[in-house]
Order: sequence, then structure tokens, then C-alpha cells
Amino acid sequence: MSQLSTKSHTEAIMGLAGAKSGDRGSPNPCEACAVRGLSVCSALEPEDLPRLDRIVSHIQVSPGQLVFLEGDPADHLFVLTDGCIKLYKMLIDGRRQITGFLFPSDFLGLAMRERYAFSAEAVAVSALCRFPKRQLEQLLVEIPALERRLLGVASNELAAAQDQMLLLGRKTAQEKLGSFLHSLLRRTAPRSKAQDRIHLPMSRADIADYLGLTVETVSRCFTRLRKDGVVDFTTPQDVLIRDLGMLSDLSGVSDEY
Amino acid sequence: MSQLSTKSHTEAIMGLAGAKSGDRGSPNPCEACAVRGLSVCSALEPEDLPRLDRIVSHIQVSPGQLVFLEGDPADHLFVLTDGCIKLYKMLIDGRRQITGFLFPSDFLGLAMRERYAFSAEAVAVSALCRFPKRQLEQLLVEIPALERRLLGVASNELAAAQDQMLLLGRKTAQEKLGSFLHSLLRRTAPRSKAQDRIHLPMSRADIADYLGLTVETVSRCFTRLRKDGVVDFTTPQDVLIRDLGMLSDLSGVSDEY
DNA sequence: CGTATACTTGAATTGAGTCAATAAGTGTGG
DNA sequence: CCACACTTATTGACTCAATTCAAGTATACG
Repeated sequence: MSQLSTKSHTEAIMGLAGAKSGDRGSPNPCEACAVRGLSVCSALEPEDLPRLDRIVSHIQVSPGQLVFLEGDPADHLFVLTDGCIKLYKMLIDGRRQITGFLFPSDFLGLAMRERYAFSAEAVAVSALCRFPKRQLEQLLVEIPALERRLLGVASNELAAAQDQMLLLGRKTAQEKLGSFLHSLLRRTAPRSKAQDRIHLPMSRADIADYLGLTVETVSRCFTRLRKDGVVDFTTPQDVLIRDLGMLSDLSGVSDEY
Repeated sequence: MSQLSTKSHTEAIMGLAGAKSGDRGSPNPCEACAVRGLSVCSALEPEDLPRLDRIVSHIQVSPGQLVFLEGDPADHLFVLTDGCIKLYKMLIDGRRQITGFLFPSDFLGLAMRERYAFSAEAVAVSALCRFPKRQLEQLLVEIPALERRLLGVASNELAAAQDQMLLLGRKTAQEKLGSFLHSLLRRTAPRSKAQDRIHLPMSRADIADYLGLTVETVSRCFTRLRKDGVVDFTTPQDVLIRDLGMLSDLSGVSDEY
């Protein structure tokens, strides 16, 4: 288990990244980006997009592949354009806490100083835009709107982190699962056709490590939610929400202001 | 328990704040501020300080008094200059999770959009500088270094939030207490005379709600740490670190990179 | 088609919680 | 200064939600 070694693993991806970047025919891919309007990039005026194109490269990662490892020099920032990424921290004995799942348009790389504070690993086949930190920092100076936007993203992430602390510290296993499904629904439903269906790209073990539980408890709680008529499973990865009211009650948060 | 009402409680303090602000003799108190070099204000050049003085007011809060309540309109940002503040979120049934303790020089008010995402309440008699959000945002536009600094603060807080998620989701009660003492030592020792003593301004109940435990478990774990020779208590609020090595081991984090 | 992997289910165990009592401070007023 | 009430912290006995250990079942894959 060399997961916590301080050796940089970012290089492993860089070759792939270069290849992928070179493959692209379009001279300004940012303009055609599917998540542009949703991500931090929306802070840019159309005429500024080429400046982003100049410093961006594109990488792809397969399930289980690392984007970076906790402790690696934090040389790059990312925007996830497709797939799903998990972020996690580990204790020396292997206990793991997943601190977040990223979905398309999410920004990656805020919680860092000189080195990444957590590891990032692909859950599904994923595509990311990669920005060299130095060059992006230069852009921040030139485009204040981008920095403002980044502060907004950080603010949202901090609020989400506090919700997760409330979940981890004070909710029951059943409530944790309910909250998890509820927040996934809010994040992914807008971009999906079926408003009452959730696809779970991550394993039960990932869900357990995100909620501070074990796989067995996750499985048991899912079964109970199914028996109570709150949800149903087409496959273990595909959830149908049958009673949104009950799910909201379980998640413990009355409603958003 | 009207703790979660959406009515603003900020007004209760504003009268006090005005009085306190008026009391001050100095025309530019920021210049003489004890925590200036440590807080976000250090991003300002000396010649910019008067601009901060123009929009700042000073408030004081007693233990148990609210600075603001979750859901209040987020009209102000703060810098803690003295004392200790706890931040928390609650579930409808009263379960509480403290998401952080603030100490002098800490910034308050990042995790918010239109409304505060958590409540802030004084643990000890505390003094804060209060900045109207609109006016501070204007300053951010004019002083890019301030915005850069704020992004750095947000980055640090996000990293701390992830450490706390690891603690809440995966550490044992004993490890939680060890980590808590260890991080308090790192935060407050540099500013204190005794490098091996920690003062705990918060109650056992606050510590429990911060670590996702009960008061009884906190008490039992403290007793065990004492019996194991890791710490000793002069009073229930004053801890003497007797074996820093053991404490570090317990906290589970090998070391900082 | 066999084998590894992921998920589910059951039985036994346990770490932390709940309930209850005691002890130690803290402050108030006589 | 002491007696009283009140809050905070500690300790003990018992309980339980979630974990651990152990099968079993389904699903994907070479």
C-alpha cells in the first residue's frame, strides 16, 4: 500500500494527456465545451475563451485511475467535463474517507496550498480539462471575474462540506443514505431526462466510505428503504425514487431557504 | 426552541456594535489591531488600511450570545480579534454539529451565498470586526490582493473541513479527542507562552458536538488519556500535554508535508 | 463456463450511547 | 464566609445501532 507515498503520480497521466490534447482537431475546444455554461468557465467573456484554450490540456482517466495523490505537488487545477471522480483521504492503517464525488462541470483543486490535500480517482471513465496552476493564476490576475467566480465555488464547497459534517457526525445510517440519494438527485436530475431516477456510478464500498459506514450497513439500509417503499432498484446501480417526500424527511433538512 | 426560525437576529447586536464603535477614540483602529498581521487584513498595504476603517464596525459578544443564525441574510463578514466563536448546524430535532471553532485572526462568513449556512455563537467573551458585505465586495474589486487572500483562506478552510470529515467518518472516539487536542495545540500554542498547555474555552458538550460524540464519551476518553499519561488536567479547562508523541500517534495523521 | 468481484443477508460482537447517580465547580444572597 | 441552588463534569451500569465475521447470491469477464 504505497498510496500515501509522497512520490508524484501525476506524470503517469501526462503522456496520455498530451496525446489526447494533440488529437483534438478544433483550435478552440473551449468554445464548444458542453459544460462551459455551468462551470467556472462561464465567468469568462467569449473573447477570453482563446486564452483558456492556450493553457488547457485534456485528459481522460479510467475507473480506478488516479488523477493525483494526496501530497503530490499541486501543479494543476481541473474541470470535470464528463464522468465521475471521487476525492478521498486515508489514515495510515487504510481507513478511508471519501470527501466528495465530482460530476461534470465541477471544479477540482481548490483545497490545496503547495500540495494536494486529498487524492482524486476516477469512478467512471472521465474527461477533465487540466490547467497549469501558475498559468491559471496569471489569468486570475488578468480576469477578475474568474477569481470572483472561484471564490463563489469555494463558498459553495464550504457550505457543502459543513452539510457533510452534520451528516457524518449526527445522522443515523438510514438518514445518511436518504441524504445521499436526495443530494445526488438534486445534483444529477437537472441534467438527466428522468427526474425520479438516479444512476450510481460508484460502488457500495465508495458510498460507505463517503457516509462513514460499512458496505454491509449501506446494503441493509438500501434494502430497508426499498421495503419501506421509498425507493426501488432496477439494478444495484439504478435507483427509482418512489416517495420523494419520505426521502426528504429522512434527509433531515427541512428545506432550502 | 426557535433556533431555526428564519427571523434575523443580527439586529440584536447592532445597537451594541454602534455604541462600541462610537466609543473608540482612535480614528484608524485597524492600524493598531493586534491580529492585523495574522488575519486577511495583512493582504492590505498600510495606505489601504483607512479604507477598511471606513467600513468596519466593532462588536462584542458574551458567551451564549449569537453573532448570527443559520438562514439569516448574510449581510456582514467578520474577523475575530479576541475570544472564541463556535459555528454549528442543527437538525430539526435538536441534534447539533459544531463545524468549527474560531480563534483570534480567523475570518468568519465564507460559507454563504445570500444567507448564512450555519450559526455563529460566542464561546467566550469575544470581539469582532464587522464588515458590510456590499462594501467589502466593493473593496475586493479595488484591492485584488484582498480577494486573493480570501481565496487562500477559503482553500485552507476547505482542507480543514476535509480533515474533519475524515475524523468524523473514520476515527474512533479516542482518536477524535487526540486529534482535537493536537490541532488545538497547533492553532493556539504559537500565540501562547506555554507550548505544552491548552486552554479549552468550550464546554464538554461543545467538544462532543464538534467530534460527533456525547459528553459522557468525551469525559471518559479524557479520563483514559489522563490515565495513559498522554495528558493531565489542571482544571477541566486546562490541559497539559505530557506526551506529544503519543498524542500525534493517536491523531492518526503521520505528519504534514 | 469457471472464476473473480460486487452485492446482499444473517448471526454474533462491540464501541459508543442512554440512563442514572455522584462529584465538583460557580455564583448568589443572607 | 457559608449555605443554597444550579450548572458542568465525571463515573457506573445497561442498551443498542452499527460493525465484524461468515455465508450465500448475483453479475461481469476472460
